[in-house]
Amino acid sequence: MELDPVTEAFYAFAEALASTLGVERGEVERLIVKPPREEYGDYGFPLMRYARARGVEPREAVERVSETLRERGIDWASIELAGGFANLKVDAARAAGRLFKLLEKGWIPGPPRVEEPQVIVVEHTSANPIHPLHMGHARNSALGDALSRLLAARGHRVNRRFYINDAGLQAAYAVLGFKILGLDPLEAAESAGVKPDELVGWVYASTYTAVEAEAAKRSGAPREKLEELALHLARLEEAEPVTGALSRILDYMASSEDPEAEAAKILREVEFRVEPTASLARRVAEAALKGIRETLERLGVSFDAWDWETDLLWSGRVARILEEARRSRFYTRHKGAEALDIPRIVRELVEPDPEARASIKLPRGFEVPPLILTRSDGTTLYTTRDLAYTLYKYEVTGADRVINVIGAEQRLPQLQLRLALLGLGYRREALNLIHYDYEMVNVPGRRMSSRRGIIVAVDEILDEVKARAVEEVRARNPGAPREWIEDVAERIAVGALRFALLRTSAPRPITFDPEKALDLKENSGPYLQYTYARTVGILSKHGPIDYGSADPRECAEPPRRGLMIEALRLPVVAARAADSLAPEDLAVFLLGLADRFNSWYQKESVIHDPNPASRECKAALVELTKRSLEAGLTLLGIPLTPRM
RNA sequence: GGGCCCGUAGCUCAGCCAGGAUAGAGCGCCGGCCUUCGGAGCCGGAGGUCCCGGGUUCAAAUCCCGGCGGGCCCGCCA
Repeated sequence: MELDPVTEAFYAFAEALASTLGVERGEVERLIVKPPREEYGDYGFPLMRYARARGVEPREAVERVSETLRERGIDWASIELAGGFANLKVDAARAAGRLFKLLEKGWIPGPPRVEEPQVIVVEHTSANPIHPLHMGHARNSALGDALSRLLAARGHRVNRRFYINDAGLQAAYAVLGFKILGLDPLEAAESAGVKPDELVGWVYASTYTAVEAEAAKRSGAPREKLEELALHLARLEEAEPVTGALSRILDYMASSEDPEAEAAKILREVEFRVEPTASLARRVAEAALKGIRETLERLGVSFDAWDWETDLLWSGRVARILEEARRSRFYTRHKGAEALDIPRIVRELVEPDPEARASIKLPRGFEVPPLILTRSDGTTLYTTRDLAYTLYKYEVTGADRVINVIGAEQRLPQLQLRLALLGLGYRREALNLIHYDYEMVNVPGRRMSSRRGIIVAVDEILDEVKARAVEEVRARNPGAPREWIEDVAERIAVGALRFALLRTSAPRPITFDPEKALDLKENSGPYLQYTYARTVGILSKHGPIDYGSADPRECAEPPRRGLMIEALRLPVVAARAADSLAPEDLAVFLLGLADRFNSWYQKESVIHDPNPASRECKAALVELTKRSLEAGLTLLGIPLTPRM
């Protein structure tokens, strides 16, 4: 990929510093910052930190770096020493000349490709196929998809996978419900006129709550507990998609010998593929998945593969890893159950291995508990199956790295998973497995509990934001066709949601206030979409840019220069966001770029400028901004619209 | 009880990992632009004990130790 002059200068600067100081290039690249004030330069490196330690005179280092740049033919950038920093300063006029040629050729900004591309699996979303996607999943999808896009743009071969957890206890409750009701999930959803994932979600919550209520009644639970459950059941009955469904489930539980054992029985039958339960389980998961896929499609999130947990069981892969575990020297019994001795793995394999210690962050003063492999009835646990799944992901893709986008609440099992892999001799797989964890999404005033059927659905939020966007778009485009308004409003809703979920770094919890998401103001996805639409509008009024008459020197004027340099930071920002798995860095950068463009545009007229030398130069800057925003937003999975 | 994560302006968040250049944005608030190359915009202003206390350092929002507050986890759930 061809580099713009600013990015080319950045990498040459980094390389020159690295060789001059004898520091690894990656380290230098990481430490280069945008100076706090524009006068200092366009990129700065804290030289004094190294100059002293390496015994290199700062002045001499700057001299050598400048020399290297000249040798490489980069005559549009210079280095200055100031405040202990080596600052790279781009000559805007010369850089603009080179930039115009690129723009004319149709060049699109983007992160430079890495020299050694990897095969990277990104497993994300992987929602239990028993209810619609909720806001937590939306964050997972937004992160997983943005990471995938960034890594792919960086030149890696990315494989996006959705893991269908259809063999767990939660899924068993949904299956149990459908078995009691004698309904085919998809047919029932269709005839009830509800989205299939909603129907499955209702059946799951009702069955789960009914079991709990019956068990509570029999065990003589306190009155408050019974009342609370009765309240939940009343609410579920009100939302009943199939008439009489709840009372049928309740009656069944009332006459069951042991309600709590019912789901366990289903679980067993699914795991060991006992018909007809196994087939019903598939149909339940497929129905839920149909709804989930629709939501994902709305969000613009796609996958390369959908992996069934039951396939891992039924193909014998889980049994195989279980056998390996049993033969392992770390095999043990924990409270009577089959387990892997994680504390011993830590002592024998992690502590003496510096690389493993660095890769696997162990909590201090806390012993990671043994990993239980099977229940006493012989069925496996989630992490046991995930062991098989992780190896499967490596095996079918030849992956160098596997990234699991999974909520922070699963840190402990994900840590156990990596340690277990290490114990079973899969060191490479363990050390290259990344748990990309993120905190929850809180919605004010709404407590979520999918077990009670109380969820804040992605569809619901999207519809809410879209309804508001429809009004806004209609008001601004009187007489526009209805379908066009709908389409634009949908893009705005998706953009608003995805941006809100990406701009905060993953380890911080998000409070998602639908009221504020509806407020399509600055610092939002729609603000970026609006700025993009603005560039498109200006350019279409201006017509084709005549690069021949544009004077590059006109781009050296302070406000124009700043905009140009800023827009040309995109490649480096995107590369860093990809390498450090931090899409929020790109999101924050795009806001700054939009601010800068809007601010500049307020001051200078583009199409009314009578002087072609400056007019075409300014039009080129609008074109550059448009392409940078387009590239950046696309990397984040935020849809664009030329008009809104 | 223990572990992990978070704590920066009234609110939402950058900066922290890899210590250094006057701590930054946006929202909200106050005052302007109101002759729209797209006002979902622009300009200006007020607003900060960087949770607290120690320590390391020439230099700490950033590193270390001890607290405080919030969230999550410590299940034969996931």
